[in-house]
Amino acid sequence: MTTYLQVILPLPLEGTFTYRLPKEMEVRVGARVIVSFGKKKIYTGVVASIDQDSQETDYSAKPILDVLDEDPVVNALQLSFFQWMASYYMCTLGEVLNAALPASLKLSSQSFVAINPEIDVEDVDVSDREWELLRVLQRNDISVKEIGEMLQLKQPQQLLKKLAQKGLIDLYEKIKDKHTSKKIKRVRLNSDLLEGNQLELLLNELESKPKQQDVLLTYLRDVPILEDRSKNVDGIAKSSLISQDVSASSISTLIKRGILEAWDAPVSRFGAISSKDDSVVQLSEAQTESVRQIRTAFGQKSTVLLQGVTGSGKTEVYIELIKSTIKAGEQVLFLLPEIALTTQIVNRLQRVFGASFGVYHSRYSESERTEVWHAVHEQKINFVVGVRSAVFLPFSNLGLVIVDEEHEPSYKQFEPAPRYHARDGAIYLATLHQAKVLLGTATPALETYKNALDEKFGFVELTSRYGEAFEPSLFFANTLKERKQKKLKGNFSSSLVEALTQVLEKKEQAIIFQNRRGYAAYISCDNCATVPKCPNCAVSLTYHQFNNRLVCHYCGYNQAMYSDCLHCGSKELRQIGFGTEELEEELKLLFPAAIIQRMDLDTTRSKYSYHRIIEAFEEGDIDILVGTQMVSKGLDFDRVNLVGIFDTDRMIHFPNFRAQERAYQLITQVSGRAGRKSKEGKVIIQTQDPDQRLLQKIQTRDYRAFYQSEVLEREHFHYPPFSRMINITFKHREKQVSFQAANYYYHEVLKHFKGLRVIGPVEPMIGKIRNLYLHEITLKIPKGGNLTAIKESLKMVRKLLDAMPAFKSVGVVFDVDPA
DNA sequence: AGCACGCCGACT
DNA sequence: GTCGGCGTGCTC
Repeated sequence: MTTYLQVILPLPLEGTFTYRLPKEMEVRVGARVIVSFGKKKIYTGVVASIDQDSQETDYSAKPILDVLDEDPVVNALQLSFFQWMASYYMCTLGEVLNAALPASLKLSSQSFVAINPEIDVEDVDVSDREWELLRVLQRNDISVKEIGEMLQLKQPQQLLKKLAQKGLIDLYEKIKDKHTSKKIKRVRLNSDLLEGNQLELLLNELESKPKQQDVLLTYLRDVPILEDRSKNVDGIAKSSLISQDVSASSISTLIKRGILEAWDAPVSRFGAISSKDDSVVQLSEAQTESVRQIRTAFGQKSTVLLQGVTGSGKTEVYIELIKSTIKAGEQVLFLLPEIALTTQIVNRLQRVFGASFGVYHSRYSESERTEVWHAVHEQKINFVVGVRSAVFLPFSNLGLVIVDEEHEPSYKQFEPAPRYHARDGAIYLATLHQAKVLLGTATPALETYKNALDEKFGFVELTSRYGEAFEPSLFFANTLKERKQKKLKGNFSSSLVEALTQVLEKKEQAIIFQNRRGYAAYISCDNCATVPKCPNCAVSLTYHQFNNRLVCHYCGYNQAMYSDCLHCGSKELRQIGFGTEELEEELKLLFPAAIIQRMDLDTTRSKYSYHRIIEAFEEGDIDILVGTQMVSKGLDFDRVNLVGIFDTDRMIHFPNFRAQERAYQLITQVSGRAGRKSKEGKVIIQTQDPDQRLLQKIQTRDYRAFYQSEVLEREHFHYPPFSRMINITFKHREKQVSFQAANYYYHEVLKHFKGLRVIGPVEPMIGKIRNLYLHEITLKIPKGGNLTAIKESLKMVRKLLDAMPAFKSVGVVFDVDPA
């Protein structure tokens, strides 16, 4: 009688792996186990199922090495969720697991090298390089990976193997260290002093040492051990003992003398579950009505769309629903897009919910994420605010999921697999929990809006702006005309310059928006037109002024900027296209007295830089904020009365079927930053063609009109929401092979599904990334088509491809519901 | 993914 | 010859 476990490993491998449970061990489904995999590697896996005496197999199951959790970290609902995601998004369970678990929960081994201490380095017969390596190893052990980098070797394995055979070094596997919880120094009275009249004697003795006496008296005041001796056990945080009268050094003296004891106590970052002040939120009539309508809609529909114009106060509506869900004893997940806008909303929620909720965000450290995971698992917190990966948290009793800014493209993960959409994932997750989903946005995704109109989702509108908020007026600046009339100042239209001047005079603030997507500044030689390209990818290099380097945005390759053209030696190098950096420069020239700050990926790399910029802007220390998408949402600033929008046409004509939708959403969102507290709010949209239909609809804020025309296009061209799309990308070192593989696949798919719309193979806009040539085909699957069957066949065809000698090494990537 | 094996060109 | 690169197959 043997017990076998099906174990999911966090690797891009199909299926689960069977291990044997040693007699002396016990394990439950969902617990993590440590297993050996392959020749040497050690991984953390999660038990997917347990069966007694499984069938004979052609391999012998290895025993698991250890059980990490008595209490499973992954619950049954999560396992179903993972399964669903793997099958829906056509990836492996392992890839889902890998995305789901915070790094600290999936310890894996790293190969390390140690020197044999017995040998004399001076006295061995090895090559110079090996000798070098041994010298370094004398100091400390190094990981195999580091050795590869150090020696500039792509695979250091052989070299190391040889050295190991000679007995000079030892190879071993080391498990990366685990999560450490945040520690805090606490102090307490040495318990001996609690006996008899010791304390009295001590106080007398300290009469002559007032500083030390102060420490003790403060301690006795803050920790009333005289009334309750047991209070001494927990002591007090050292930091809260320090005050005007008590210095850190006098505390240290008492510690040295053995009067106080110090120790490191783990702290939880979460406070007690409590609603701080229920009275704070005063809902407007419209908001109260929305809450009522949402609750009614939840009676019939599990998903409800809340369309509220920017500034209508959706957050208050959310808060009301969160409160009642928590009160009912259920958990709440509040999803936000990946952008850093979290700060303002988190602050807002903190004012209402105190520290009783968790924040799950990529900017938070690994240990913070792990703590949220554990806290949710132990039900210490029942409310989490997080980005897309928060859908993986171990909820057991979800009552409500809120997806704020539901239309945001950053909810879709692109690299690596699983290429999932958090909104859609959340909707599935909610059905597992029989929970409700509220999708909130001013500009719904077309799919969502259609679902609402088709009554698959409930639909609630919140039309009036909240409180004293106003809507800004939108104006267009015709850059084509101005360019001809030579009225453009750099990239700025005269009306925008004028409006900026006025804003600065009135000591108000402005936001300049430049969507850099797909349009990065590059360098071109004025003499020979040479443009520096990435050696690995089919893209031009982008110039970054702050470090004076040319950077590839696809693979990270970078090189120093040069002053003479590499081709002809000319010094006439020109920057083509403009990003935020260039706009910032131009603004500085146009308005030398103004304080201008840029906010984009480059200026918000570090953890708090985003926060600092926002704070400075809030305080009025910045006059003009220039930024990318980052400035487009969630920021509520009272004194912003002008928003300038660049690159409008590029957004609209971007070659993607969602370009119009994105442009509508983005321009509307950015516009919403202007004039929240005054009638004067103004938005200036720079465009070459102010008469475009889309712009007219944006100007009149007629989402429905936009929807109605857009939806016709989508239907006509068989795009979502009228069909499901699956994108398949083929990668190979050789362009021909990549193309032929795509072509073969294309024909195979057509054989299986006659009449299915398959487009391709086409070379994507960026045809080469990291030295791999790309080709893609796109499937359009009509509504009602058997998705599961099609996906199965697609995987089958992939196996066919893999079996062809010519296409063995072609990479295949599936992207379901591509953005 | 990470590793071992086996094959190949290009160097002391 | 052998070092180091790369393709291929395998991992319970």
